[in-house]
Amino acid sequence: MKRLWDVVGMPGALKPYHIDTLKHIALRGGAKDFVSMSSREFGEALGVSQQSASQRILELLNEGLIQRDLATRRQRVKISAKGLEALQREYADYLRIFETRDRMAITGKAMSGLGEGAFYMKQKGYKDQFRRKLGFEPYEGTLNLKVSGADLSKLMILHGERGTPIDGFEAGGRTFGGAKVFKARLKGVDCAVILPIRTHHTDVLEVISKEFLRAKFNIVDGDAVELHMDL
Amino acid sequence: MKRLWDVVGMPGALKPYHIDTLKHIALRGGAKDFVSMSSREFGEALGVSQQSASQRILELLNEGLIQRDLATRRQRVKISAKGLEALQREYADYLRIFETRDRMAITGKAMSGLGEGAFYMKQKGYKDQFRRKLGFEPYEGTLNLKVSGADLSKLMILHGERGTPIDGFEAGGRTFGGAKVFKARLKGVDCAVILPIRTHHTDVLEVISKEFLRAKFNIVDGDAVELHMDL
DNA sequence: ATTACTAATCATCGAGTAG
DNA sequence: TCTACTCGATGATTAGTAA
Repeated sequence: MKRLWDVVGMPGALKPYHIDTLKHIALRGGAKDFVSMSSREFGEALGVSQQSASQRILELLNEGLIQRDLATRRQRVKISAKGLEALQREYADYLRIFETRDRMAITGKAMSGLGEGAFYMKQKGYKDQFRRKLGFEPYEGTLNLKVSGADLSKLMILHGERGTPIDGFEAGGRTFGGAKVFKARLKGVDCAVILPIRTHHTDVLEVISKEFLRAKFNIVDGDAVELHMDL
Repeated sequence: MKRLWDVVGMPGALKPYHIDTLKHIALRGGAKDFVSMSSREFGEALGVSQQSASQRILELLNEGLIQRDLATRRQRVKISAKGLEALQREYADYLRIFETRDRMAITGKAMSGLGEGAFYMKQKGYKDQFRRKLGFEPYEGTLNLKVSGADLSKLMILHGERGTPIDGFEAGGRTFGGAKVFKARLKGVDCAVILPIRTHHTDVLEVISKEFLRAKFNIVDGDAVELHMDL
């Protein structure tokens, strides 16, 4: 009989011991660079045999969670982007457990979008809901913040929170998906973060406000902007 | 053949899937209160069957990591002090991975010790090392800070860091154990945190400084004090 | 010294089912 | 319904060993 793990597939939900292995690699610095680790020594750190450590490395490789350099005698291992993402998800869980606050600060770098934000903001189906649920009608356009580093985990917390739901709708023959918003403040100005429900992995935060934030604060691409959100 | 896990014993180092189970309980609020969870529903959240979820609950119970109230139909579960400690250790690992800074702020409440601090500070074997390695000779007495909440994890990071080693020695027929110190600042004043190597679990931080900090800043028991440490 | 294969062992899992 | 038992199947770990 197949296990639920296999059946469900659970994208990104690795087995606990894989996460644990990944974590130990990260603790040795494997999140940033290749770190040299023999399977024996690594096994000791993990509390398993040399053979198991070797096997786990192979499994992580197959899952694409790490890269390996086996040119020299001692293998050198580095956590891949996918692996780092898995660790950040895990970290986000612990943040939710221990840093339970109703507010959260997150920092991102301003960046130009492709104008899709403005397109969506123009839709009546969204505008009405924003007015009703946020108490303001947003400026037509969004401020995109690119989040990186440890703050990515905070973004993942957001994905796990309920927020204020924005219903999807149909208009002009196409479907507009649901989303959730979180009230926030940017330099004291009321605004909101909007997250699509069908959440493709992204490291970009879309901020809406009734004011044209870029102009008001003279924000140019690359500027670091701090956002204070309500959960 | 016994597994390394069993042989080593690894106090507090639980199997990864136990930690994972504990984490899911915490995410449901089980860190603070009893939370009601059927084994079926919990199994779904974990990605395992009802039977496995039930079994895991039993295992956590046997390990003393959770408490359970089985009076009603649906069991109610709460994470024990031991379980919470395990989770905090895990959280501390992720903090070390993602919050890699060379400085760290930690907040504790001032509390009275039993005067042992002063006794140790009087020992020449320690005093000489402090003068040499910290650049100051400490005031005879320590400021004890009781750490709680999320900051406990930061304390665990300290335990994992190397710091500046202080060697143990013998004097007057008894043994004085080794320790490690971290340079720090308390309201701008240079000081240091001292951690015994043979580290009994504790939530108290001992701060030494060349000045009498309590008097200088008029610190009374219960005051919250913020400390900035170098790692 | 490495890494990793194979075979045997053991832990974990889910199905069936009892209480 | 619920929790939790037994047990056969599956998965993970180890020792031995090859390369």
